[in-house]
Amino acid sequence: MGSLTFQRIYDVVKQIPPGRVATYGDVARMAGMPRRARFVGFALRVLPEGTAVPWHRVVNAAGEISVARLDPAAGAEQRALLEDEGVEFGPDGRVDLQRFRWTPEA
DNA sequence: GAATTGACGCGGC
DNA sequence: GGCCGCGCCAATT
Repeated sequence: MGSLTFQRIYDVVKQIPPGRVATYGDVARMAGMPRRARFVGFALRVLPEGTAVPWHRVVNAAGEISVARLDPAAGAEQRALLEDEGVEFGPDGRVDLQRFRWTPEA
């Protein structure tokens, strides 16, 4: 891992507490890259298995699981993990961001 | 070293 | 709430 860019994103994701979710844009902003929301997804995509990064707590601004588009199986897994932590999903399979969106506590 | 890509965000309609 | 299109920028090829 020579890219500090990815490491910084992983560090932020690790700070997301259980039962809470954050959007790609928020993670990017917390990592110090306001306009690099897409990069957050890129970083998680190359994320090797077995890493201590709670990638499942990262969803898009619509509160939906974006990974399901590339890997439906991973999408189902992500949702299962979140529900296990107490995160509720709407009828459309979207997370209730108004209640579970996590923001850095000043 | 240039072109392409992408787990996104947001303003407009 | 939903669909359309532009913008952003590092990593990959």
